[in-house]
Amino acid sequence: MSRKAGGPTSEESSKSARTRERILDAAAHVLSRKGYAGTRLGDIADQAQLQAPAIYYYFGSREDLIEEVMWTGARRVREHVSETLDALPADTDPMDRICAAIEAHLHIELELSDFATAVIRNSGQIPEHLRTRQLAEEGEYGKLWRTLFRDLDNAGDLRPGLDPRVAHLLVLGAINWAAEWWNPKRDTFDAVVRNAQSLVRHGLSARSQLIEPDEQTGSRPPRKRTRRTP
Amino acid sequence: MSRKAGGPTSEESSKSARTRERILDAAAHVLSRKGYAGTRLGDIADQAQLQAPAIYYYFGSREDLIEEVMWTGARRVREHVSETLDALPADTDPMDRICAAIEAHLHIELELSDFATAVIRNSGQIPEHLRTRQLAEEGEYGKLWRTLFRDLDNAGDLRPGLDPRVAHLLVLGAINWAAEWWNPKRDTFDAVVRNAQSLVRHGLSARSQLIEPDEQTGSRPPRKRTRRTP
DNA sequence: GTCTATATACGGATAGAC
DNA sequence: GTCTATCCGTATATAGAC
Repeated sequence: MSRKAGGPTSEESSKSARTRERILDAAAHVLSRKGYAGTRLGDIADQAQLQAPAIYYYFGSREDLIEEVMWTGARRVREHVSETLDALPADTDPMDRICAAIEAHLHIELELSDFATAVIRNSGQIPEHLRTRQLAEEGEYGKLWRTLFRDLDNAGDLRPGLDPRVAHLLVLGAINWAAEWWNPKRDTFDAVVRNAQSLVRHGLSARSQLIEPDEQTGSRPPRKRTRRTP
Repeated sequence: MSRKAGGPTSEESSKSARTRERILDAAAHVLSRKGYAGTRLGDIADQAQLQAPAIYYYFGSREDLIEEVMWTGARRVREHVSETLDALPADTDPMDRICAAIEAHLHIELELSDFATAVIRNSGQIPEHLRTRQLAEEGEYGKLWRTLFRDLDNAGDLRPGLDPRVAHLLVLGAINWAAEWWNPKRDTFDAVVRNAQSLVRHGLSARSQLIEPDEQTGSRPPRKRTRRTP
């Protein structure tokens, strides 16, 4: 709505640019915890260790600041996952690429960035006019995932009966939701990644056929399973 | 924080009780779309077709009203899924019970209730003191799912390598997140249910082994993989 | 660049008429 | 039971000192 403030916008790291970063980080932190309407400039200022009016030297308005958090969050997720995929050997098979994307997405979501969780938790509540740049990023990110699933399908390894679009949204949901429950004191990050990959790999693959036990062959002892230690 | 207003609280459907329901429904509607901090009594009043101060005849405060929405949402989800499971034949196998729970959860989340989405979207942003009753309900609901997974495990049908707790949270995430993207104009409700059930069934089952293609047996035509378009 | 002081708007809550 | 009028706390944003 309002115009950019006169403050520096470039990406060099002058003192001024670093203060701007501090404010942006603080805004992502507060936004991810309090939600859009609950995000107060006062809380952001506390987190960034300055007074609220100082924010206006760097951002034109509260809305401008929040808009930039959402866009930055969407962009960083896409870039991180995209770069991870680009770094894979050229002959990596489609399912392994999907598993790599799952790990990369979880990594930036759970370990790297308040920006990612700010986006995940607030996309549904933020006014449309603040989401233009974010939506463009998410469109690109959606393309990336559609390509991963299309490649799996083209390789003949997407199980018949699964719709690529719906399946991709369910998978993304499973990992996005991890931000709501993951507690590093209960589960290691690696445990979450391994479970998600295992679930998805077997859930999607056309090679994952359910073996009918037909008659009780008795070949499998009914195990009493002990708790896994991660 | 504040006490209940003197208004009727029982579940009979006098005119008064129905007005109270209308306000509660309106609050769930607004809460699920605007978020906790963004939920205005004025918006709730508009939705319920009365003026804001009238709300205070039925609820002691904005917080009391929101607390009841969250509790009601959590309770309805648990009751709906629980009743669905109870109605299954006693010999239904564990995986089929999980699939039935998935359908029931999706059903109340996507088709029946703003209360469910209000809970899903706001649990992370609402102050703790408004969540006591909701958390108790969710504890019970968690037990229900843990039982489903434990039964699957005890039947020897939870694939080794999956942690029952993590797997159950990933599954619940996949279906909770559907509220963020499902559009009845794009996908039928049944399509979402079928994809989710298929993904989970193959993703969890110990009987779902990946068949290694080792050598190209020629049984599957090697479909051409198209290059990604940026 | 960052602060204190303050103008202005908005939303929850209450008083009291009907 | 539901309304109109209003009080009051809080939040964004601006003015202007340093």
